[in-house]
Amino acid sequence: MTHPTIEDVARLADVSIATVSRCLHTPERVAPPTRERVLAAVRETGYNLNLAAQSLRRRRSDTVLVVVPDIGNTYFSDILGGIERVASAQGLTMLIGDTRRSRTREESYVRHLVNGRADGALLLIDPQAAWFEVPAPNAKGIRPIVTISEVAPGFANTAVMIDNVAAAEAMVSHLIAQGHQRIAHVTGPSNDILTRERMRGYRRALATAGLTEDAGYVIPGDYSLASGRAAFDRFLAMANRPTAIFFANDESAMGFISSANLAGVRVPAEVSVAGFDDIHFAQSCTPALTTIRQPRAEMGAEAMRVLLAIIAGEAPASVCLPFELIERASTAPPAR
Amino acid sequence: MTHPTIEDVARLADVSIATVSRCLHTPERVAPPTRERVLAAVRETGYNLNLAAQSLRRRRSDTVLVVVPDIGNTYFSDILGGIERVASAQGLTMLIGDTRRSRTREESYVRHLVNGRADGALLLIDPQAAWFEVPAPNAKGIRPIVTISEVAPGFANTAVMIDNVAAAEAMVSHLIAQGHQRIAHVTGPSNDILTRERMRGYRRALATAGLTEDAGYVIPGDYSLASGRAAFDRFLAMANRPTAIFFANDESAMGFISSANLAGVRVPAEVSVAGFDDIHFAQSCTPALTTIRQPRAEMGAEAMRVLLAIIAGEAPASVCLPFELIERASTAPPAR
DNA sequence: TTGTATGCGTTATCAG
DNA sequence: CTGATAACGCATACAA
Repeated sequence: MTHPTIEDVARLADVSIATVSRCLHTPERVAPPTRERVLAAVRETGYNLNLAAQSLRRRRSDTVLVVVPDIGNTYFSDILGGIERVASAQGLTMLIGDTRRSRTREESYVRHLVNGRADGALLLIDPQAAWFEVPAPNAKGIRPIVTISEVAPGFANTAVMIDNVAAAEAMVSHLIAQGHQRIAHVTGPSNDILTRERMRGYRRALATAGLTEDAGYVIPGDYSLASGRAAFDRFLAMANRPTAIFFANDESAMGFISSANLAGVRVPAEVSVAGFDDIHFAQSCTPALTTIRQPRAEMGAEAMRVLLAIIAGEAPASVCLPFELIERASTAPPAR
Repeated sequence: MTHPTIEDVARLADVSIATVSRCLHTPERVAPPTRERVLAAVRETGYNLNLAAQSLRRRRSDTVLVVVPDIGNTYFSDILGGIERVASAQGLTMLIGDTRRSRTREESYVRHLVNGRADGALLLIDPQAAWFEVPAPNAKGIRPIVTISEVAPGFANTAVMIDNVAAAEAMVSHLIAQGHQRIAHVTGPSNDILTRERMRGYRRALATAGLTEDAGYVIPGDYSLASGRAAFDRFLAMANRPTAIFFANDESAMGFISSANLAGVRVPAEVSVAGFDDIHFAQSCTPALTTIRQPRAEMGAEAMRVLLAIIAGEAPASVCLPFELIERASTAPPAR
């Protein structure tokens, strides 16, 4: 038999389908002898629950939708790991949507949620589609959404994140404390929320220290290795070079360092470099990268917990996780 | 209304549910005026198809299950990107299972397949669970499985991969051609198929060149940065140091290079280093890493295509994709 | 403790 | 071109 159903099992065990169902879900409510018989029939037929039918009947899918902008990016996949951990511990499966930064594709995932394919969603993107255009978020019947890291202010009612402004400020303040006076910043892509927050932190640190932001010291980037390399070219061409550069993420910082090494510009002797994220390879570049560690797996896990809580009926609440400044070899007091 | 069904739409448009369904799937078979009316009703009610019901009725889920050992690993997530691309182009969604190398968790994903949650599976793991214990693979009603890269011989009937033996052999032969005579190899984890294949390629290249494998030149590793670092310590302690080392993957090679840089051992002047995979950061380490490029995204995409073909009724067939030797700065002829 | 019967929301068959 | 209606496989309220 290709696809035994609950009925086949019932027939074989000579019970009703109700009893079979009970054996599977509430075995304690069925008499041991019957139970044995049913279980044997299950084994013999090779029966498997049809999840579509179950989902239809139960009106829930035991699935969580996770939407990422780029699954190939280790920053996101680390978060996914954390999500998966707690999701699977709760018997939920994770449905991943990769938008590749296209709004159209994002919209197709909105449908998944609303189509009942998932019981809730975790967003690792800055929402462009109409995720929240639902009456009374988290009201009865509405599937809850939690955003991670990329929070458009006032958009998400529930989010888990770190304080990006404070983290950037901490890093730049640290550089200042080391004695740096001329500190540049390579940003993320211009439409990114995190870009804005980290830049704000950078400026706040400068302001607090009474430093002025030199012209040309805010260099546009896009988080990529290539943009870090481009930043190095800008750096080389500068008349009044900064003694330290704070990058909006590790990857671009690593691109810069790679170019610097190639060109014989010594880091940190000639220029200190700081990143943001503490990705896996930040520890293995030469010199090892000073950066801000985001607890990515924990952010994913926590977001999943929050989502579960909301599904269970609790009130939505945002949570802010601590970051950590990791000092490695790429930063040092400026030469004088 | 929290959850309008097809019936609500039908009532509003004053047609039967059959007509509504037709409007959604075969609009050309319904008279334009009726169609307009129905579509308007759909918009007004905010109707969304219930995928569980559809899946139950159609007996397919339009979902593909992808099983990975570690979603946080960029090697795998790059493949996922390729899969996602063609899957979504075909209207399939991707359900990701992360086994974290636990057999128990792997088994739970087998159930997904067999439970009808997915129409087929793509395996990025070396299968431990009973994936293939199904009568007549790919027979009618059996959900097809395609493995990527990690093929246990005789296990998979369908796989997409590169020729790991040939690739490893090519790399080691290249080192030999550069003039290296003493070449070590840092392996992957011992139970890994790829470990065995790459080691075989290493040995074959040595044999072809008439070189003997020096004692202690096969150093056990596990693909991690840490194991690369450990390999560096082994290297330092050697009386008769190799002039080149071929690593079973990039990450461990990068761990070695990182330690070497720290210790002041110059790469490639004192020792050439070659990796395998060409991960994203292989280009940005110092020196940039010579390696074998696997077309990861393309492997994922191709596997998805193969799976689709099988689902469509074609005969299963394995495909072997080309690799490429990428020469960068971490290898050079030995000093003499 | 077990069985009966209904409905979950769709699709598809078959008449009209 | 449109409408009834019968499954799809399961869970559960209600009866026995």
